[in-house]
Amino acid sequence: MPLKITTWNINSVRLRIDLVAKFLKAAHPDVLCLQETKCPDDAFPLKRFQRLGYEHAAINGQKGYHGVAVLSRVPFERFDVHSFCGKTDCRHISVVLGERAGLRDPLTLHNFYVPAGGDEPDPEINVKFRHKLDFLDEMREHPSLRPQSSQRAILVGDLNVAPFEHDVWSHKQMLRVVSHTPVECEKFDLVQKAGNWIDSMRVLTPEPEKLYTWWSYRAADWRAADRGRRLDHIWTSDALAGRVSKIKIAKDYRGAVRPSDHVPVTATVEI
DNA sequence: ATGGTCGGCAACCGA
Repeated sequence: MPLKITTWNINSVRLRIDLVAKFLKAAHPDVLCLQETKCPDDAFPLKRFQRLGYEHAAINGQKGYHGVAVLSRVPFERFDVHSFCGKTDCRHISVVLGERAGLRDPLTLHNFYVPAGGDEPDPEINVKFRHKLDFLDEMREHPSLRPQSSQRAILVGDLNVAPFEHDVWSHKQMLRVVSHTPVECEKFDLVQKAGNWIDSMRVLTPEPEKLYTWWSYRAADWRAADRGRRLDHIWTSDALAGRVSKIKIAKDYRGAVRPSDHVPVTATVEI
């Protein structure tokens, strides 16, 4: 059966709840993973999602910053949150889809919001970049992010790294810009290798085709300049190799009224 | 070479 999973950095779920509703009615994913909800759990618009058919929710939010959530049409067995770098930042939540979702073999879904890392690409003088690099090191070491060869798992989110040459508008001009520096791309690659994760977006659309999921708010005309980056990712464990039949990057949502700077990315997974 | 824009939340921080 096909399972549609969307990841979207929404940059305030409360401000953009109508845009989210529009997307859900149009795209009908089974599971929606949000990042940067910027919403404490007791203020999360759960009822709105329930009315839209997303009755199952796992949320990990805080006031003002960060925050992740999973909204689902199908029930899950449980959810978990991990903290990283000894901080209370809400940057991860995972759910397990199993028998209650009609699956004989369980499937773990991780939703991440990796630190952006600030502006200065030097960990010695920029503690935010140090934090980003440490966060990636901890992801690499984390046992639950190293699925066994038989384990079905999907990792999505705003990973805030555009790892390949054609994940950015200009590789040369981005080499010293946080999100595309060699040191973070190397650590990103090690996270992926440690868990035998498959980059499903690049399986279906190999380099050198450009792929972007984010366009800066600061561009005068984001569409004309098209200086995008691929910051959002959908990885599958080796047990799901070849099972992603489609990836849709909903670029139109960048042109919405009061858009997020990220657009929804949806994978169709045959499970 | 520089500054450009958002959102939260009430002065700036984070992105």
